[in-house]
Amino acid sequence: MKTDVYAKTCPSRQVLDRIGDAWSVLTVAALRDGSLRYTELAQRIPGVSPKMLTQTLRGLERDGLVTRTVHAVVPPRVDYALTALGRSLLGLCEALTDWAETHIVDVLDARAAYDSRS
Amino acid sequence: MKTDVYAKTCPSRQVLDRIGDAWSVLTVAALRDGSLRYTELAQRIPGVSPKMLTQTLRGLERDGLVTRTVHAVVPPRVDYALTALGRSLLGLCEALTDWAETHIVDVLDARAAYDSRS
DNA sequence: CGGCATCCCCCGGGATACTG
DNA sequence: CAGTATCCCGGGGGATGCCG
Repeated sequence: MKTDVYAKTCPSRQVLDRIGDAWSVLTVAALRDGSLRYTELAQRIPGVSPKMLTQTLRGLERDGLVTRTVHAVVPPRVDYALTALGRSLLGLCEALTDWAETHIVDVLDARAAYDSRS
Repeated sequence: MKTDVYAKTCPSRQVLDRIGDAWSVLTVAALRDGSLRYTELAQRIPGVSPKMLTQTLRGLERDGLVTRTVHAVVPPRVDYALTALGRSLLGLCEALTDWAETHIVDVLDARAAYDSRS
């Protein structure tokens, strides 16, 4: 049972598959201040490979979270920007990072305590 | 460069590793109404294997999000419950599911449009 | 009941090289 | 510049079996 029926029908699960992807979140966060080109995105998301960046952008585009605008010029220019839907998700991403900044210390403390205990 | 320095030092990334895990979110959500036993959790999270449930619970315990209480009785009884930290994360999980329920239709529409186009 | 250990398979995703 | 194509490896995670 690799693809559980319940998991697929659960809306939260659908979103988790998107939100859960770190690259997606980082990409959405990178577009918070406006549209960016492919290369600009690559620079703002350290560690991402071209493959994953493209793959992530396609997924976000497919889900209606970002727009992909191709300019017919040489050299080629492609701009990526958040849609209204993407911006609503951006709020969640910020809530996530807020929680992180607020509680990461507690988590790290808990980890240290747990590791030293066992 | 398998373990990128920037990624590891970024707090949001630390949290994403936890939040990003679907099993973690589902587990936290399952504990929203109070403590549950191992088997009860397994029942409330369809599709999760014993291995992943244990692994997830250990991770959540290590991060100080859940408590693990062993009762010295036969048959053995182990209760899991959210900590204060875990409950603060629960708020985020609910925000996630709220977003999901609100916008999943838009996402599915966008997907259908994208797929029929290409 | 509540695990841990082991085996094993699959694929996510990094590295590299090439193209319109 | 903005990708695609190919190769390849590590580990995530399911299935199974054994313990306290």
